[in-house]
Amino acid sequence: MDTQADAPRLLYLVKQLELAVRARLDAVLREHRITVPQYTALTVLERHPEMTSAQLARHSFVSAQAMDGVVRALLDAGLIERHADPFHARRLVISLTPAAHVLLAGCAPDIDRIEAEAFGALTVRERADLAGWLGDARAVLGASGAGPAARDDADKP
Amino acid sequence: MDTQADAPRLLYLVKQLELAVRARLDAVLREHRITVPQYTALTVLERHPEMTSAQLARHSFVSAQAMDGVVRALLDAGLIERHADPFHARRLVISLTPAAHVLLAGCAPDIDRIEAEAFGALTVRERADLAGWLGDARAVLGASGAGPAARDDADKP
DNA sequence: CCAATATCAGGTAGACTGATATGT
DNA sequence: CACATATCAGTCTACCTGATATTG
Repeated sequence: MDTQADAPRLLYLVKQLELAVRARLDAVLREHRITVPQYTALTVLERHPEMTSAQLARHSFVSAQAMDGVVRALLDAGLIERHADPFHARRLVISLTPAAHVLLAGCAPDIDRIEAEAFGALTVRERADLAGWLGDARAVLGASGAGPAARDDADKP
Repeated sequence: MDTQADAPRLLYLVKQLELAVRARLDAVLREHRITVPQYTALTVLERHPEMTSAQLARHSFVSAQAMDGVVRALLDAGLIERHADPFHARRLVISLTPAAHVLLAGCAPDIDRIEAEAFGALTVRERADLAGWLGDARAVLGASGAGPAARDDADKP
């Protein structure tokens, strides 16, 4: 009797899906000795090579210090390497190591299985629509939105 | 030149959107003196009243201990109350306080603004499709999937 | 005795602000 | 000197596992 009574917000649904995805990802990635934020950083670097830690931080909307912790863990695990930008000594450009590519390839089947489970009922067209909407939403929120350091400090004179 | 070269996984897009949403939510909710997990728990309780902490934990795919921390914070903040289930003394049923309803109402405009920004370009029909797919994905992952305690302990005899 | 609930204790990861050093 | 980058330090929240009491 309460069908379509009041629809939940889309943001609520996004959050709820993320909770489920995170739990699944967490369980799978634990076997590969890596955390979700660490894996996420690797996938970003895979799609956007040659980023610095600061760029990675902005891309993920977290502080430079927060990303530094993730980067350090990946460095210690031998999954990334850094080399100074010859044109800008202060920049330490990150690249994935062969071990990271091996790990990503090893995770792929597990990730694909979760994705198939989550969106297997959708048609190719529907998946394309979904991908477009999700990508657009992330782009618009990232464009006008702000990270943690974007405080206009209107309360601290 | 790289248009549609290789499409990112849907799970990647979900994660990326969540990063952006979390940053926005975090900024907004900080002004209301509440964290994202705490707010999420309140919205779940708003839609599903009379839950216990353990039920809330399963609903969010986290351990009972993790949810206990969130519940305790909400209790200390006076946003929830607990009373023993008369039929089951061990169960402490949670209910939102008037303060919580005030807070949720106060947050609503900010949340709506973020949602409008993220999905404002979509038609009513598209939003309904999106909501359906997100909800279905969360349902299927939650059904067969498992929380943190669902380890078949095949490695610890 | 077993299952579920609530909680205590300890540990780790990731996030924040603040402060610093360095290089453009 | 302003600005971006990297990083040190401290703190907080949110997770986890393990261990306990209590109740059905």
